[in-house]
Amino acid sequence: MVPSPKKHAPAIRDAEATKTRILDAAEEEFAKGGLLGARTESIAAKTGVTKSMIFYHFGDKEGLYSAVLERAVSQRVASIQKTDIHNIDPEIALKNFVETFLRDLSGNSHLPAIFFYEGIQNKGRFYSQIAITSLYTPIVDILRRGTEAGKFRDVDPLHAAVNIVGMCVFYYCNIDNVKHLWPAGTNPLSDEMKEMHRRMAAEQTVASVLVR
Amino acid sequence: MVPSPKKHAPAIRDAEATKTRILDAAEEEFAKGGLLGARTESIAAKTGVTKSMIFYHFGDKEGLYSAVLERAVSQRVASIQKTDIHNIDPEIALKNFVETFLRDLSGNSHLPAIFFYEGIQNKGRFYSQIAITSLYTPIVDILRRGTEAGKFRDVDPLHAAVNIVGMCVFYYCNIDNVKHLWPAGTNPLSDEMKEMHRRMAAEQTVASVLVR
DNA sequence: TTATCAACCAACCAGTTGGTCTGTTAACAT
DNA sequence: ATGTTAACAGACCAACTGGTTGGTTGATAA
Repeated sequence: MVPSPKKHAPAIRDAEATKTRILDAAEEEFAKGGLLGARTESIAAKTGVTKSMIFYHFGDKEGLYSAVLERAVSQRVASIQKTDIHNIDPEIALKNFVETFLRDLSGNSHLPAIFFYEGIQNKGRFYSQIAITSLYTPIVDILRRGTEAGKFRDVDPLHAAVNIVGMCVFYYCNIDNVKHLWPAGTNPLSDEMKEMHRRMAAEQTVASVLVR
Repeated sequence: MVPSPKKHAPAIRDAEATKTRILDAAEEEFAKGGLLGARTESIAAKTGVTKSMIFYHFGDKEGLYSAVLERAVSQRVASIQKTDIHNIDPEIALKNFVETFLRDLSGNSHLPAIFFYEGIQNKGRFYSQIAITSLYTPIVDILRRGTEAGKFRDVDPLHAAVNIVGMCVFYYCNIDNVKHLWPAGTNPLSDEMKEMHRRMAAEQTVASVLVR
């Protein structure tokens, strides 16, 4: 194939690098206020380039927003595809899925808020129907397998999947609501707390559907 | 310059009724966009009175927002106080709590979104520390009782409580995200679906902490 | 009847915000 | 070198939004 002219981060004018920096800043901003609450000026301020660059590279605010959403969804899909959830015991599969999920969130805790905002502010019109269902069907499949194998109770797999996701992400969506439950000075996003939450969520998730 | 005399709809003058109507409209609007995303004009439009009335009765946007939050919290607190969760079997108590909680949400599904917004947009500065913890401590207490009685596993009661609330409210916060999981035409807020969710959430909640 | 005031409205204002326009310069091909 | 173009900056604008002002009117008391 044609050898692409590779440029090595000249740092001064690098469209791809600039776009990535804008995307990163936008992700943070959209996670805080959604499409409605985010300020293009504020996003630009975090990147070091001017506001004009947002419109130059992404057209308009919604274009940037769509790009952020798309990247977020594909990151999740990629992680799911790498997770070992097939052809193994459903209980192990469910545990694997949840723990991988929460380890991902531990590294980027913006995603739950972004998805929440998209649903409640925009009624989900900015991502395709396929995108959102693809985030749930793996769990649904595991639950179906487990029920059929007699290892899980006869739960409704759709409702159960939604509830499980809720149990996993609520902590990250409501940090400032629930932080006062712990002693003052506790950092809810410290490694210890995140690990504790991951352990609890995984344990409760499995227990919530397992036969007794 | 004298403005021309105007005639308008024969409005009945009832300050309390007007305030309530503004509060109701505001609750809906704040649930959709939070303090940041809500538009005073939009709130006014829903009430039938002009925008000025918001500022006349509530001072400013934040005053109205505080009033909405306060009403929401006290509604929840009142409902919790009426729920039978003391001096009975912890498993029954937990089931009672969750089912009452979800029956309340079934009647007013705005609350989870409002609380979410308050946490993520305002870092919870608009309600007192007491207010928010009072919504969680009942569950925490039930979990502690159950663990001590040997009926529940040795779960961390704080994390478990947060996860349980998450499992209960996620559905209502993400209707437009998860609705595509069900066949087209399914109404996620129909009585049947809400009842199904309530049954599943209550069952999973109890199972998530019960000894096996 | 009439005086008073709380409850209301329409018009307006100033600050904010998404988006545009014009110009500039780094990078690269020739 | 030099022309071309993609990648930027900065000034500007029109629309929107929270909030104000001045005027109007229904209810209530005397």
